[in-house]
Amino acid sequence: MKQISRFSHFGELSDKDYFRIALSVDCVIFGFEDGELKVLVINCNIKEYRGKLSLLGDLVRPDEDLDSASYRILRERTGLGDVYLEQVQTFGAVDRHPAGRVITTTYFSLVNVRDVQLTLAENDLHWHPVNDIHDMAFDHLTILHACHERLREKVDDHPVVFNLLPKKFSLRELQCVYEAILNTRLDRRNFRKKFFMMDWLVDLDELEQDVPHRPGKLYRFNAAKFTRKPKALAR
Amino acid sequence: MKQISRFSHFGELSDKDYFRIALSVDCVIFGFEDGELKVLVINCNIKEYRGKLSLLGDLVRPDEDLDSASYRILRERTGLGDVYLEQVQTFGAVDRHPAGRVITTTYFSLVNVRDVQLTLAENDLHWHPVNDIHDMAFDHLTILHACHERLREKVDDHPVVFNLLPKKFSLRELQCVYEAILNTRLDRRNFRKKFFMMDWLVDLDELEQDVPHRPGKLYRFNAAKFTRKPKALAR
DNA sequence: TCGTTAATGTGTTTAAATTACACAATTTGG
DNA sequence: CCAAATTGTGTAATTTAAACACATTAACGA
Repeated sequence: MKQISRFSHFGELSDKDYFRIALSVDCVIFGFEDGELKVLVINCNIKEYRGKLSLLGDLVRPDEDLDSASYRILRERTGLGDVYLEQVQTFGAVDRHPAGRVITTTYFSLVNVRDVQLTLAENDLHWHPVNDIHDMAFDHLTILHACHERLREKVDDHPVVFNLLPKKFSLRELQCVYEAILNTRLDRRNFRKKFFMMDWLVDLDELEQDVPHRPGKLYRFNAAKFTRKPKALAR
Repeated sequence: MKQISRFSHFGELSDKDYFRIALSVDCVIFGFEDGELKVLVINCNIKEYRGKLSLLGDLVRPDEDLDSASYRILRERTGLGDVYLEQVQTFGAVDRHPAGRVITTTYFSLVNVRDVQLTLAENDLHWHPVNDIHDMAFDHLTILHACHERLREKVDDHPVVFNLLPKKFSLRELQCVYEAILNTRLDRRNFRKKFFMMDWLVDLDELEQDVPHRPGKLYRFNAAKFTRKPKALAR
């Protein structure tokens, strides 16, 4: 490691005092299942919060970029490599971790639940409906809310929800995702109009299977067409 | 300090390896002067970047919240206590600081230039036009751009620009601030209409002084009236 | 096989928001 | 008293968003 003694000019504390802070990354991994927005959580096993739900996180390694650390967590927990990930906020209250000073940078991620292989039940790793969570370990509920809010803002003018769906999806499924994220109902005709106008969807000329009603057409997202800037997608 | 040995369960590295990361805070302190958006900078004096412009930052102290650290920097550098401050993003590339591993959380701040007492010329502390900056020390240019972009988004639906102005201001001054931040021209009549509609401004029944033309009325911002959510203020 | 059920697919009308735009009035300064 | 510069003001045109209904399709069960 490079010499670090040069930090002393920052203040009157000695170098080693500044290296008593640990840095972690916490990931809010969103999925969509059974018409609900869900988040991947485990049961906390540190004594102060035993049994409470906890986000997936880890300390950042000394030779690891912040983004790399969150990709690593995603990969370790879901087996997925190519995921949507966005940094949200860093939480640095002195007392936020009972074991010492840990500052955490939070990310949210959007994955397709059906692509995820949960590493079997380790600490009861599972998908939990976001709207059913009213308590978590540490400040993780605050983090979850911050990430959910950021997601809400994001989907309004960026085509990111496709990351929550399989490659082929119907317009109903797409609309359900928006409704789950925003916790609101949308007008079907206006919704369709908006997406066709954006020209992001490729008609696959296939129909849904195994639905107990008239099947809808299937589409895929064409990322190459993300050129025009949408206004108010999510309304 | 509380025991920290419990961190070991996070991975195979020993505890002390995780405490080789330092955490800093960097503040992008925006001001408005001579019709331009400016930022408070100093000349960097570490050898790798000597002479380049640098943002104001410091290492976070072990017993200090992140937000507290940025308020401290603001207070130390500008003498101001009650400022607008917003966290933007955390930059954690392994090699971003030549002296070792330093992860930095960035904030932007909005202050009234005329309220600031610059601690006389320490390291050439000065206000610099944002649009004239094309090179900075470290990754500070990236940070500046990220904060400027966040400010642009913010002003579109939040009444924060008042923090850049004196208590009493004319509508022209207010519009100039928006134009400086967004680097665009706005229609005067539509701009006025929008702000009167919002009902945020209190007519002080006073006129500008010492302008070489017809003086405009002076207003102040009434924070109590920030109830209705604006749509597209900045257009 | 036929009715019931549940969802798909499709346009138009209305309201709201945004944009474009011009001229008289006021003050300063020469 | 004239020129220069800027304030103050309203309406029409355009664009965007919101509200809304009915015929069609496939599955299911009687």
